[in-house]
Amino acid sequence: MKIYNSLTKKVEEFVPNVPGKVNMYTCGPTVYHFAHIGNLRSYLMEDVLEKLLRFSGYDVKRVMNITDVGHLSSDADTGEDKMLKGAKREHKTVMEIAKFYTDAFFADCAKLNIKTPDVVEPATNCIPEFIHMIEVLLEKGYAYKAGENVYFDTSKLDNYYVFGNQNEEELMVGVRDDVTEDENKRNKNDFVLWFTKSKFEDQALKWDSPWGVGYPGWHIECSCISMKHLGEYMDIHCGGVDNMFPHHTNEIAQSEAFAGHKWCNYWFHVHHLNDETGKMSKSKGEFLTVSLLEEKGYDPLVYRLFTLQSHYRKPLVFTYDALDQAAKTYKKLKNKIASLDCAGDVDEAAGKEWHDKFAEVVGNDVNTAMGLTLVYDVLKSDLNGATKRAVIDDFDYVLGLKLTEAADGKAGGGLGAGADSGTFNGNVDGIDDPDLVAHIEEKIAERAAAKKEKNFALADEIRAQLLAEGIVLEDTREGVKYHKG
RNA sequence: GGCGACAUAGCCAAGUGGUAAGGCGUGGGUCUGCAACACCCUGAUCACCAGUUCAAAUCUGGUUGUCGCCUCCA
Repeated sequence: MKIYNSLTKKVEEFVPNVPGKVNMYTCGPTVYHFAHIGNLRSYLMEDVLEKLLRFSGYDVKRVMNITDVGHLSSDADTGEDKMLKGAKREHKTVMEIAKFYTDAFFADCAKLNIKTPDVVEPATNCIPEFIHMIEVLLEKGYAYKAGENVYFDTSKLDNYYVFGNQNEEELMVGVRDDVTEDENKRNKNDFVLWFTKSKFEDQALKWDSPWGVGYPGWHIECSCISMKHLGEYMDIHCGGVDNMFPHHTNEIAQSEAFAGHKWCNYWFHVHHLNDETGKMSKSKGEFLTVSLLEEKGYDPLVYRLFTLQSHYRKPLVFTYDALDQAAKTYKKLKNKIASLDCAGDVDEAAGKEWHDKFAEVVGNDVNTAMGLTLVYDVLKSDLNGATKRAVIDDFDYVLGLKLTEAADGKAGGGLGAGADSGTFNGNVDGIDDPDLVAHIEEKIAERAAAKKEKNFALADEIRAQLLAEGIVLEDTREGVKYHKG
């Protein structure tokens, strides 16, 4: 398996520290607001990466943090904690906000068929770990106290700018005008490990520490949480490109200063989802959430397909037009798979061949677009229906598009209805109200009679009538099908 | 100003030295009372310039454009 490594800027053969095992870490959300679909693009691609590794036979352990404290809009005194801001906005406590948006985040992930990582750890659970790491950094001389805060001293590092050949003089500090510099810092890029200065009278989250009552900085969280669960050697660290600097850069600085050796071998960065004006953000333009897409009638998995058609290292421009295309593709693909004649036995040997092919092709730096093409290749191959279905089902473990499930099986959970809906009467849209079904069947019968008498006006009228009730009729070779409009 | 990514048909895109995959749409057709579905057919010399090579979308150098980061951001 090959993967692009931001550290070396090259596609490299992936070699884990321990053969067969992968330690993976993902920077989780700051739970002060809903995630928009741009945020979710990262989690989506990371989900594919994780599943692809498992698909390829690796034993994966994946950890994600939840940032529920310490994420400031700036390190300076004017910086405000995002969580506090969110709480203030909604007149709730910080913990209430954190719980609400954490749940909302995972609900969105579930809709997009994103697997929850093996370990999910809120930052507020790990205060002792943060304190310990900061103590060690102070002992080793990588940190200093100034003002009433503890800072990391970036000048103690030989190579701070690991992701680029920048030098400090050329960097412009405070490019954004709402950023002001903290005068306690010895170097421009030093960052806070622990705050004790009570910036905010109403700071709800604070803990005792050797340096006084306060709270942790943002970057220390990821270093500690990952080490807590994955140890001092990590294989893959994921995140959005915009976190390369300063967040990931600072994580590496702290972690390697603490551990005294290289920490993480591969850095996987997902590029942005843009709208037509540029980067999508929570503070500008339409706030696109999964729920909003649902309200507009899109299956969230259509968005998943949309992102899989592209490559994770390419900026992707979101437009409703493009999403409509994806919706059509999705519908047609599922129809095609649903109409497969699955009689016969699965050809296991062929299945294995396709499995390996998929692992190789998609394993080339997570080439999801090519993975999708393989689905079409399988469909066009001369395998029997049962094998095609089995192979696609196998691929779908990684793609996560529920390709072989009956279309739109929203309630398909575990309510105990029979399996195989949609194979006989063409009712594939989860219309499960028996009265409604009876009503529709009756109308279809009436219309069939009208058609037989060549009374097309009446037939069309019946169809229009059902359409007004939100039911679309389609005459197919297999009989009349209906679904929600 | 510094650093980085990207640039293939109307759109999404594959392609990592040997004469441009796939999907959506468009147009034409088959089917059909009509519509929808399905099926068949239909399109680009790869931002530009120069170089390396028998051979380049693929390598090198340069130019242009778009986007991102430079302490809110996935």
